[in-house]
Amino acid sequence: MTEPKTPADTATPAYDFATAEPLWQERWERSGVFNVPDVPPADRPKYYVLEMFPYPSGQLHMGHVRNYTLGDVVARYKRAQGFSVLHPMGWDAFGLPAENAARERGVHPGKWTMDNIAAMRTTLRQLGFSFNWDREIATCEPDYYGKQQKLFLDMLAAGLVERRESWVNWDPVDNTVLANEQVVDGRGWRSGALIEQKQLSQWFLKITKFAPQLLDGLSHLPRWPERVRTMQERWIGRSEGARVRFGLHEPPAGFDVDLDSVEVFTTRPDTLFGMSFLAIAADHPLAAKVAKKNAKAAEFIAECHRLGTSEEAIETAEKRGFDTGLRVSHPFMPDRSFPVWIANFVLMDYGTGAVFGCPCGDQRDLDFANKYRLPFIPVILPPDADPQTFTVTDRATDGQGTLFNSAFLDGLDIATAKKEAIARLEGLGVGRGVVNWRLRDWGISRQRYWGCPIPIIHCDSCGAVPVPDDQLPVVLPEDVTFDRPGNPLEHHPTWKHVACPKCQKPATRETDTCDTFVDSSWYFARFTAPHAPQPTVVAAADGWLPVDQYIGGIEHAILHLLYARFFTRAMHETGHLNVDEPFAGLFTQGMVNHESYRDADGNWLYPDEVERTATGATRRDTGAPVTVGRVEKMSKSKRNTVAPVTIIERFGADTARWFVLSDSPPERDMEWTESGVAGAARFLQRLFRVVRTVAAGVPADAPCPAQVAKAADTLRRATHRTIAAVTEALEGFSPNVAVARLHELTSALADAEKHADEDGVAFARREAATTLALLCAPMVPHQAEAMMALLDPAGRPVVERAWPKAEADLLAASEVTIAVQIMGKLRGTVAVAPDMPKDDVIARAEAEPNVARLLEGARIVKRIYVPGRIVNFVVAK
RNA sequence: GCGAGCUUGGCGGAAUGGUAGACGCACGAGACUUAAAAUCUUGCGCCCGCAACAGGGCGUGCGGGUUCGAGUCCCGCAGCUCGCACCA
Repeated sequence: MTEPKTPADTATPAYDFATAEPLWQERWERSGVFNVPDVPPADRPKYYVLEMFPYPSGQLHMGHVRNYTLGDVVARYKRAQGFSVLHPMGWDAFGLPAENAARERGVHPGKWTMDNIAAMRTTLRQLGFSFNWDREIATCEPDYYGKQQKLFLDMLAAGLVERRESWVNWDPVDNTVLANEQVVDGRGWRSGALIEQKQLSQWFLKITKFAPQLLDGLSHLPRWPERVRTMQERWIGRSEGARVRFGLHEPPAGFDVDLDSVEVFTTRPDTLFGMSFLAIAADHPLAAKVAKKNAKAAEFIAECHRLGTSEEAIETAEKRGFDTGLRVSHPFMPDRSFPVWIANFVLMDYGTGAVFGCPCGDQRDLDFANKYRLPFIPVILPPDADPQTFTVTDRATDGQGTLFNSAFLDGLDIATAKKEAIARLEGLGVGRGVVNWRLRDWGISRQRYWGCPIPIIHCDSCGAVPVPDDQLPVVLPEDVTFDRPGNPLEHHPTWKHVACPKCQKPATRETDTCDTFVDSSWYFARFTAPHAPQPTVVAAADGWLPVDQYIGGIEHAILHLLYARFFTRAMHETGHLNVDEPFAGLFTQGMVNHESYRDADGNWLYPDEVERTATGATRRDTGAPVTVGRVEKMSKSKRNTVAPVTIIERFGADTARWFVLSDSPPERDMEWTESGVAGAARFLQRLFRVVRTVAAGVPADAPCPAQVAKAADTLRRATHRTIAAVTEALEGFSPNVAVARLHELTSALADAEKHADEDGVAFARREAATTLALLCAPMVPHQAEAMMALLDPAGRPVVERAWPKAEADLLAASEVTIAVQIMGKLRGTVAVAPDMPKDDVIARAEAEPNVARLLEGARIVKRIYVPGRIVNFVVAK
């Protein structure tokens, strides 16, 4: 077997990470230095750092390493700054993969999950993260999900939960409900069966009740990325318009329609006079009534349903419709009537599920009208268009214009016409101005075993009865089987059969469990008092929340973050805490990418199997050529993954941490490269050697004389400028810049060795070495401790030391280089003392040989001096 | 279609309107070594120029503008990436 040659195993390393890392991890753990009380201490400011907790898939991946390293840098830095830091970790432990494992391999979801957690916890501990491990929670534990059941019941009592019928994707082979992403091209991802839309009774959390607050709250989250706020804003989707009722004419013979009107939502009530038709969704109640008597309508609706689930179909589907034969009258023109169509482009989920078609102002309506040859007239006249000749053929009018062909709206601009139309509608009692929201209530019912049971008992006499508090938690049964399709809870012989809490008659438990997004909607609050008998302890939750810095992937920009924001408000309303926004600061980190490799037969190869050469790559075992593919997200299918455990074994945790922080800014994607890791390991060894040289060769009590040699002064200034620069970089979430500055100070310290015997250099070297240990500690905490232990064997560990402070009078360089420009072009530089008066600097600049040469014979009309930076001469020709 | 972001050497990237390319990777040269690894020194945007030392021109996707001075600010364009998308 050919092991790759690495610096760590081919040379005797100065620093033995394999021994040092476990040692320091154990010391930190034993001293409990990262533990904080449930209620934050009053003597220090609090800081809550949280990284999105992982799904326990079994193996920690590099994305996790990057995420948790970033969080750990913040946590350790803030601790050193004197904050009381809450930095917990847990497991998002419910979910489908565990059930899939059960079906495929016969292992119980609980055992599979707990084994995975154990494996991943080991890796997390090896990485040396400063977690308060006493607070670890797993959402699949009854202690957690039981509290979640309590929250559910409190929300039910507060009117924030509702049970109602809803459409779901139904897999008729697996007998189960599928999430949208499990439906591929209209078929179940597992069974391949054609998916049906089916109505089921489902539990809903009424997130729409908070739609205005969830929208307004976004403007008070300045420390969130702009794009996440924008995405949420659009998801919530506030729009102003009107609801308009269209009276339904007497249906032709044979119809069974007991409705007298159809309500429509529109943002363009101003264009009512341009109406051409009325269109309803395939799921609209009126459509169902029509279908009862009309087989062709029923066929059309069924077709719409089949297309409904495939995204591709939606994208490419042309506008299609079915004329019901019904007609409605126009609110402003009672003598005119318009046809009612069922149209595939009208969504039941949005507005009222019905629209009025105005072809001149809406492209979809225009396409539809043209296809079915429905007549219409234009009502919006673009600026500069002639009302006599203006027509709309295949391009709808968007943007500005004035109303025409519109009776009392003629001549008005669009905004005024909207107001006027709404006023008239309200006057006639056939419509009103409304605010419509895109946001839908959150259906949380899942027909699954491995989730939090919804704590409800269904009784024939009493209906849906909440499980009483003293019977919580409703615990999942252990003895379940996955040998047939459907929900194991449903099949369990005894679990669901209970007495009704109200009337004691035989009743059945709700067998649906919660969407796993519920579990992650409040874990940040549970972390503040993870062992409390209630879901939260208000003093703890209020004391620690909001999370000061939340860190995770952009993929959760909408759902998770919106649900958590909703849950926080709902918990506020039910008395579990007193804050509204869970996350004051949000940081979304980029992905970890890697080159991908394929052999001649097109098989993907792991990076370990590949040897990079100057020209390309070859197989490590056979030497056969390898095609180097794109740099893309690490994924098992492309085999372009690097396992954190392997890196920890070969290079140590600190090298892995250092590398994911170097080079790329954290919000961007980074490329994992073998040479980059080696470079990181190389630097850390060098850093250690440089510091060790100081620890071994420079007396610890070296004095700082009043007069020091230039080398000492230079090094001291470098040290203090580095303190300022690293502090600024970490405050600004730029660990890559902090890394660069630490490289520089390390080089400066190594250079100073040449001047070891000069006045004050010993002191300056000690100071620089100690500072390096402190500044690198958030990034490479183990090595920082090891270096500090050499420098100050009797002193306290780094985790108990404060962040260094830069001395103001050492921040400026002792000598500054001034760029000298003529007309903005660089022509030379001069070195001056930073406090040299302006006129002297300019005189020096003018005397610089090359500058003087070029200024000869020219008339200087202006001399600009930016202190410490540049001199610029403006000359006349 | 709508929205957001990005575009700087061979590569990742740095840069309060003030010396563009810090720092790293890769690569080249040298020292040490029997040799290699490791380590150390050193070079490295492109072009012209010079024996050498100097110098000079062009350069941050493209085109304009503001300014003594623009990677940075403004206007327009292109390309790439991501998100949303029949939302009435």
